[in-house]
Amino acid sequence: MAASSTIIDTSSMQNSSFSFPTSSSSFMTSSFTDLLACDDYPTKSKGLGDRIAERSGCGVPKFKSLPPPSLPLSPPPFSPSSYFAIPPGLSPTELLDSPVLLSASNILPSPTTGTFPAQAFNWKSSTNSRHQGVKQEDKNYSDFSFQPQFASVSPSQTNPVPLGKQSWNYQESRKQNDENANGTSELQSLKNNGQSNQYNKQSSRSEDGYNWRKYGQKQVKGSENPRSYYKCTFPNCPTKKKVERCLDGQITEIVYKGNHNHPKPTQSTRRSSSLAIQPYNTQTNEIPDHQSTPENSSISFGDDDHEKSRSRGDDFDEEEEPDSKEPDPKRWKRESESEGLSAPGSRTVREPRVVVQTTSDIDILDDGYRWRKYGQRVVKGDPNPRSYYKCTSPGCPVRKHVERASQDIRSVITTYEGKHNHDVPAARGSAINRPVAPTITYNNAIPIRPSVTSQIPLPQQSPFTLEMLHKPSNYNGFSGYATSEDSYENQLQDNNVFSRAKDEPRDDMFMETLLC
DNA sequence: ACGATTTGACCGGAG
DNA sequence: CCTCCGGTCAAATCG
Repeated sequence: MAASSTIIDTSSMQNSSFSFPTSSSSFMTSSFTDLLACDDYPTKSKGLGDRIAERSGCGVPKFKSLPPPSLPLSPPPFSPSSYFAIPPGLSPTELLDSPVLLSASNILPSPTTGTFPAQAFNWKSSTNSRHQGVKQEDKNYSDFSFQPQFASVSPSQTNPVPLGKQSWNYQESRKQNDENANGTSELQSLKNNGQSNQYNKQSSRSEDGYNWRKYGQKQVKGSENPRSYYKCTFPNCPTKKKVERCLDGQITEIVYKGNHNHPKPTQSTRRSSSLAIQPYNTQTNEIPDHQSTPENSSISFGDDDHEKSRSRGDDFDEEEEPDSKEPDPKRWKRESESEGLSAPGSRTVREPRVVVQTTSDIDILDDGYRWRKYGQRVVKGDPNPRSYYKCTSPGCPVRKHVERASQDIRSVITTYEGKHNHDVPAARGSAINRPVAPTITYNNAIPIRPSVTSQIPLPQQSPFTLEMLHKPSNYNGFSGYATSEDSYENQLQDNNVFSRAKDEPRDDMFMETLLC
């Protein structure tokens, strides 16, 4: 996994927008929400989720995305330095001086969403160098925020996915309402926003932009929630996901396995124009300039021919699953939990995947909503700091916190609490509103009720170290891009304690409840 | 008629 | 070797 994955600090994303000076420097984004938008989400409740579940009777929706282990690159030992790559055209020095931290791979389509980086890329270091008891490395990657985005997303588009597929995704997800029961309201809202129905004909595509076929469902022990199994319908694509949902239809957890070996299907009914044609050279990792442009974000990958020509399914399958035909069921879980930590020799050679994986991480992190960080702290039992965010929409009670997955240091777990009482905000990067590269990419609304947990694999490789970015001096340098909220956030982090948001008197209470 | 979903049976790794 | 259980298969069913 070449990528640089990181924990995306949504608040920072939102507030601090940073764009690369060069047009090609746009980085995209994709979304955590995208994932959420997927039809399914698993249900394992853990930690807070468990507590919530206990209280509510319904498992707290969690969104766990474990983007596939399919990265070919051999993951170096867990090191911060391996998490980031310097984006093309950007020197390490620049990175240090700016809030940008990227990997060429970031420009590639997201593994899970298939979205391409757009123009802007936001990131912010939310790290608190003062965290005690936290390993430096852990801090580095866990605190680092990275937020790519699509530059030209229309205001009406709430989904951060690449242009042209956003509305589609929502439409689709609605179609699969049975899977996304919990996303009904948001989806409806989107629909009301005037999203066209032009994509209705496409079936089985979930909000994550990919088409999935359900191939099984079963009741897993220890959970009342049924688990559904899905496979990407793209030929030879090894990607699978499993989703758990409450009895009432609320998705409680979703776990992805495997990387898509193809671009995300375009939402456009017109197959063709595609970026798919040459998204990137997987062998060289070259990234076409056009891909990083907003215009390209609308490019579709639907062309079958392209898909076929591009399809590396076999290769991926083989790498991913020795027994390509059908991965070991149990392996799925094992890989999810440890993938990336060990680098199978067979995976050390394929860089292309790395790219994909990287974007995927981003996807998962971006849920499409706007968040303000209001606290951070190290929770007992977990050396990694947990970031707490609150939805910035007035009156919206939704909060979330992000923490590193204990079972996979490369992953982060985002737990949501509450239900958004509003639609997913329009993509910030909307070209209309912001000629300049947008800072944030919004994904589909998360129809989550209680909470959603997402586990995102952290980047395994990169020429860059987060540590560099974490240095106060570096961070300050970035501050120039940051907004007032960012400053606030910084303050919170500096204090390494939960701070109450200026306008959020209840945060303390919330935190107390959460932490006690 | 066709594609997607459902669902009970089966497979196979783990203990 | 047996049992458990997660994951997958595939026929039946649905839309």
